[in-house]
Amino acid sequence: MFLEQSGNGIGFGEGFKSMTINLKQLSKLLKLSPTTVSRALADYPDVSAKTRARVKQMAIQQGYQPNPVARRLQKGKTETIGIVITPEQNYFSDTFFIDLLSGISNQITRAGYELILGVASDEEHEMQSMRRMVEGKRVDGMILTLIREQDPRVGYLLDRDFPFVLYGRTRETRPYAFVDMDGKQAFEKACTYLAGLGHRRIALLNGEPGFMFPVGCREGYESGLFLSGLELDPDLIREWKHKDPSQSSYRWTLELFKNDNPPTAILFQTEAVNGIFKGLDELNLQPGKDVALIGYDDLEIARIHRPSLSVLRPQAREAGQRVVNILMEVIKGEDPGKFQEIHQVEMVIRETSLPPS
Amino acid sequence: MFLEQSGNGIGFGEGFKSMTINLKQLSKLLKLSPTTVSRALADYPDVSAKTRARVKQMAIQQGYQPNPVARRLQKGKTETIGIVITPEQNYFSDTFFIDLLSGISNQITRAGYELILGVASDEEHEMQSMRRMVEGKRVDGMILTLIREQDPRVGYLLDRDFPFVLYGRTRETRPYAFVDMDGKQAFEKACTYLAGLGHRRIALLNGEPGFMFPVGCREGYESGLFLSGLELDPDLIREWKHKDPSQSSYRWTLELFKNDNPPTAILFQTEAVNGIFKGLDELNLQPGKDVALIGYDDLEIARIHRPSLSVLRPQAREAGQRVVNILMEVIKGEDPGKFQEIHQVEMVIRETSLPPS
DNA sequence: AACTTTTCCCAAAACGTTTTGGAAAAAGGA
DNA sequence: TCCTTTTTCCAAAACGTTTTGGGAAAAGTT
Repeated sequence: MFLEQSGNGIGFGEGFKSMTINLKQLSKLLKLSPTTVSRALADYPDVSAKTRARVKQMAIQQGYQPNPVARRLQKGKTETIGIVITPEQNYFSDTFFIDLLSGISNQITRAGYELILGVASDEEHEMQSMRRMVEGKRVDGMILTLIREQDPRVGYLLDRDFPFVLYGRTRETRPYAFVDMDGKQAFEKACTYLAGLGHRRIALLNGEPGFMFPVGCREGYESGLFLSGLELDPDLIREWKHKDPSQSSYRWTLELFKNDNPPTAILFQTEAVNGIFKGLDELNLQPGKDVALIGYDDLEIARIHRPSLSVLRPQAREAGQRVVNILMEVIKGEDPGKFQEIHQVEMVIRETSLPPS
Repeated sequence: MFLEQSGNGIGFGEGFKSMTINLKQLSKLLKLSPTTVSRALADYPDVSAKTRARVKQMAIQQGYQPNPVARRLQKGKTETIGIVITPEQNYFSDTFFIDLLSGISNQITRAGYELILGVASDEEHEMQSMRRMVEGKRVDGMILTLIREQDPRVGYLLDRDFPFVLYGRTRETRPYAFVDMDGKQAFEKACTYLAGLGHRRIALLNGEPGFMFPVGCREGYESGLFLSGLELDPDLIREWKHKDPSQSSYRWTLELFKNDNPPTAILFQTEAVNGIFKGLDELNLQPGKDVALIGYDDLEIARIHRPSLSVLRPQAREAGQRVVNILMEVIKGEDPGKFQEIHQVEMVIRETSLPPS
């Protein structure tokens, strides 16, 4: 018994394409209209339970998957989210950024969407890459990371009312959606903890200005000092360079200890830890023993180093998932101002946060 | 003077969508058919130079960009390339992987294509994510990285004749396209260089088996020893663990020096350098002075460490660009077997490659 | 002038879905 | 039995391009 194949039937030897079946072919196989098959698969109530079951079974058997491009055209959506990263982002080195991305990617896939990635070499290309996505109708929404204090991307997207969510925050008065880590609370917690151990000279080796994340860290540091009744000493605050985290933090570490009254503890982003270790080593100071250390971000080096590094640990994966869930709501038309989440950061006490010796 | 707006003309106050113009509207503005406009923009010869110019000017003025989704449907292409990464990939930490990705992304953009990214937590999800892209008709081609010796992804794609390019190689007899770094030649070069300085006991701290890249490193190491007239001593070969590069390399470093006749030089992947430094420090051996070191990959730590680390430096960005160019050819229908590139790796001599003391 | 060729344009079809707006058949109500 | 409601299906339109297959006008050729 032969099955007659129409012109666009399932041919032979046409390579990859021949393995795929489309809606028309499937409906022909079922002796139903494409309409009904489409509606059956989408669980519309106006198709009987019996045919719905029959359709679904056949769809599975034939390995039918609706062509996403055709669906997007009809639906007027790209079902796609964009993100642009820059090499600078490697200050997220190690597991942190990949965890964030992992949460983002998984949630996007779960929604049946796609994540498209741009890699920009600098700030200008970053904007350019985003504009291509937005103005080229290539995405329904954008995710922004590594936010600057003055971030032109945010204004651009707000101006054209395009859906987006920030991982982080910026200085912008109009409402927008974001997920951020509570860097302030984290550094406050770490600072009061160290003060509680008896430390009186606590230094801050912060990320460089321009980006938003060091702002919260500094606020938390100052608030922590205040809560512990400690004076703020500007000599104990230094900023490492983005382009060169290890080298700059190494130099600033040496600098910090030229002080007549040097610190007994340092707060910093874990990114800068190599430079700090190097500096302390050169000064013959033992990390954890002579100087207490707490880093922000639980990178691999923090766990494997001896002594292991006490850290503040943001939950990157969860944050990534939230970013996507929120973006989906914003795309649906929800008010972005409703979605402003600040996530708590856990403190992990390991071996470098002892009382002063 | 008013411009009459048809039903699908450019409306007001409809949010983002209103800022965009489509082919039909543009053709109406020009008093031409959509056909002619489309062909004018695509530089078909059957439209006069004069109207072509007129169309192009108006297109620019109106900021017209063809809707990519509609074009993809008509062309039967997704204009999209897929890549799936895993957290394990952070062994590429630092600049290396982002450089590769940067080369890939830029070249894809230049071709007017899109890069879609999947992040998989393990080997199973990696396959799953790729199948979604391939069988779901979401991409025209795949890029594979972090290749294993036996890599099911390659067989899968070959079986269904789906276009792909590897960054790396695998054990597979059927022809396929790849771009790989000449790890063998690199390690051979480093090994003979050290031997030329007088080193007679050269150790190899290699990546763990299963992945393909340590294979070439080992071959180059053995070949380098042979060319230098040195005996291969299995006691001088160790393998660090992927999941835990620093910790495992730290332990193996200590192990290497329990030898009656310890090494005076070590070859390794720079990824493992932290563990090695830690181990040498514990043994009171000075890197570069007591033990010569050459790492594979020029990570930031290699440049900033004092003494700075001599390295083998692969050109990641260029490789990424080549991967994309080749993939485009394969998508066009070219024979993948024609595209098998092995790129040379540069050796950068810094401070850790001195003669034995 | 009559024919052929070239130039320039366009209507219609196609890509593979989903949505719209019914319509036929079955079931329910009097 | 006749009318109304519900159930179940489907033809046609639409999404925004590009490609197909001409066709009319202009330019050459004899």
